[in-house]
Amino acid sequence: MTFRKTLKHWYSNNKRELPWRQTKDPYFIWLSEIILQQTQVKQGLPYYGKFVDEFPSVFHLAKAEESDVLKLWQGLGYYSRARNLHATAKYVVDELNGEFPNNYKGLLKLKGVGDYTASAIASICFNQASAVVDGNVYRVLSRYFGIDTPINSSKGAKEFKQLAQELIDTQDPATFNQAIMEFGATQCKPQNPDCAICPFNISCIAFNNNKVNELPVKLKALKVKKKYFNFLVLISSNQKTILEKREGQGIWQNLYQFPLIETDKNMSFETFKQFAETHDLIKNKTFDLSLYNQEVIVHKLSHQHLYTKFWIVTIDSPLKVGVPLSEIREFAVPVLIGNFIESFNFSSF
DNA sequence: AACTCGGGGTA
DNA sequence: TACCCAGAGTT
Repeated sequence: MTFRKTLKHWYSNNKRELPWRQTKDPYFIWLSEIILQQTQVKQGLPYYGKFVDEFPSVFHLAKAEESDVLKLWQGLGYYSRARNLHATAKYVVDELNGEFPNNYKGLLKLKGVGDYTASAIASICFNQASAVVDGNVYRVLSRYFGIDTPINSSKGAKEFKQLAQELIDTQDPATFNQAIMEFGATQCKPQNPDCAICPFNISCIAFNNNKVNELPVKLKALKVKKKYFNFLVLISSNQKTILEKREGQGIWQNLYQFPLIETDKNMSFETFKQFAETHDLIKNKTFDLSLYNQEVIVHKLSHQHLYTKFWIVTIDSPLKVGVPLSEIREFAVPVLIGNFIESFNFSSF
């Protein structure tokens, strides 16, 4: 049996029922694909439901404020996806009359849509035979064909894309693309794939050479940087605090946080107190300082570890500007901040 | 080609 | 710990 046929047969017997498999509407397929970039189905599923409910069409999404889109995206990570999602919705409505491009080349022009996502939408919605190559496809192909080219190299990207393109079922590219990803996600898993019951185990090169655990090959990443984050949680006599929008480059763009003092090493109570006395928001005011978390909180991102302290600064005077403590949950914040807000008892002030 | 961008899950 | 996830954009 051919690779194509075996795969198709496996898929018809093993595919999961997922909400975005009930439609070929490019809006819903696009939405699901953006959510699922570098995100497991289990994690993305509830977000897909929230977005479909809140924004049932591209017109609804285009009309929204970016802050509301980010709030709904809160916790999912890679927030540029949310910003690009919103920008693309506006573009599709304003420039394309609400109609998504109906081919790979046109889709590729959309912000946040790269080779993978353009291929996924083109095949699923428009029956175009453009092969998807995601993490699942790299794993399946590298094992089945015994290819040890690093998947995160430009050579590897080209090689695997070409191979997938040769294999794709041109009569039913939508099913082929989804099947190979589903197979990688639930059967040909990164760890402990159940090769004993795999329909490909007779011809799989990795299995027959006992190299399943060595493939795919991936060049190792650089080591993570350490950063020391000190958040200034101000609480005024009129129950307000300060939240700032993160602007410019870097993580968490356009999300909110407490005023941040970043240092190159751990900050002691005394050092922070001296610092606070000269801080624009506090100086010349009577304040009381306490450290919320006695143990430093380590928040781990892909390329950084954030060693975090939340400093509670209560001041006797009222604050004119700022956010009422009762409204603090309306802002889109990173998980690090969100966890603090959920655990800190603001209502006691 | 190298870097950056999150957060959750698994072994 | 280390690695992975229905990758994309920037430099």
